[in-house]
Amino acid sequence: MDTAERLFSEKGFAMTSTVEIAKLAGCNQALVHYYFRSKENLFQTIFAKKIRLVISTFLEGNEETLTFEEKLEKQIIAHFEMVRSNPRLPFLVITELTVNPSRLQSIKDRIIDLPLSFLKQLNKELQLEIENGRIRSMSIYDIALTIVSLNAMLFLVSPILKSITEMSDAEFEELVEHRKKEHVRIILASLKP
Amino acid sequence: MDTAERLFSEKGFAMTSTVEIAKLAGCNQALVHYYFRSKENLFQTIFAKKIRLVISTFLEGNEETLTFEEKLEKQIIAHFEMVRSNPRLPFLVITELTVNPSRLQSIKDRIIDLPLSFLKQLNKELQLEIENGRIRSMSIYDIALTIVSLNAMLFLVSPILKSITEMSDAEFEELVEHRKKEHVRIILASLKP
DNA sequence: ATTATCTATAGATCTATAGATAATGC
DNA sequence: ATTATCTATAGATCTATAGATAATGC
Repeated sequence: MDTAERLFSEKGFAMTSTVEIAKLAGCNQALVHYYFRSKENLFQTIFAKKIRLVISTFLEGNEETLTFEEKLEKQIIAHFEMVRSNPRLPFLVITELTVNPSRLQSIKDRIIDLPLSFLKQLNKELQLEIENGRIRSMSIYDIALTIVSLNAMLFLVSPILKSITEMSDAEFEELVEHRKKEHVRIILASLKP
Repeated sequence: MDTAERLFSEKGFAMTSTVEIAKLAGCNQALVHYYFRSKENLFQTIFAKKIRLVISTFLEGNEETLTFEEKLEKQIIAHFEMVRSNPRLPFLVITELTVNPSRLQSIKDRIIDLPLSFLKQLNKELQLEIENGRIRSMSIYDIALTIVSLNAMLFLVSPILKSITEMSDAEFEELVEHRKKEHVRIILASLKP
């Protein structure tokens, strides 16, 4: 499963063969089918696990004593760190859900409710801030889209970025740290009325 | 070529077969190879054309009478509209350059100089603004990454977004218009010292 | 005469399964 | 007795090419 996850994430579903998975996992190609019945089933298993991981990191850490902006900053950083420790995840999600939208259906039905009600709750708090004139008029969905865009895209383009700039791993880590602060800054600044 | 471009953009290189391209283009599969020698060559031809398009839109429109912020706003909108009229382009670029980094090499050698020197020129203007205290300390590469992240990601997630929210095309167009203004707002707000 | 299009097919995958053999657990 | 692993292979692609035939341009 680890090997499959890596290969699917690196090269996508279609470009990865069960032959290759088996070879890198150090076993026979038939074994992959013995445990997972089909390549599609193996993929779905890995994918569902990953999606659950994404959702869970999004939901934790709701100390009530924090202001809206403090909460938001925590969420931005939590999401950033989640993507950082799963840097191939955005690629996997985007490519496979775009190419095969039917995969979305099974996820949608079961998993989407939780984060959606969480966003609704956050949106209530946001609208209160707006009424009190502390934040300009906007929706929590705008903020969520901005967070995901900035965080996910950094790791989506990172292979290309590394290749173009020929930066070292240390330099890339520095960039990542810098962008983390930058993303928080950008989003918090965008709230001002 | 139009058919191939559409299929490659929708399903990626690996998931698209020359059989399918031929069928949808209304010709024989052998013809695809008669004109393009190989599937890889067909892909590269399409890809190079697309990359040239991206670069060209980025470079035009440099009226000297504008302030830095006005120029920036123009660039954000120009990039946004380019992606909007090529909504599958981010997907194509990300997937194919990530999966097959060797493709990047040929582009890198020839095409990257132009936009890079353009960014350097813009960066000079930016540093002047920073020295005068009108903008907080930052690099043009930060701004460029933010612009590309916001604009490209909107269209990268749009198939998923449409499917989850079940919004109509008209509603999606409304969202796109809204986000365009939002992206300009977010980036300009992030400049403030 | 050259260019475009077709049919047919070689050769290389790739997924999935059948069936034999080895390893493990009770 | 059950579970894990292997070899071998069927059947379905898919890319690329060879070679025949049709269409076009001079």
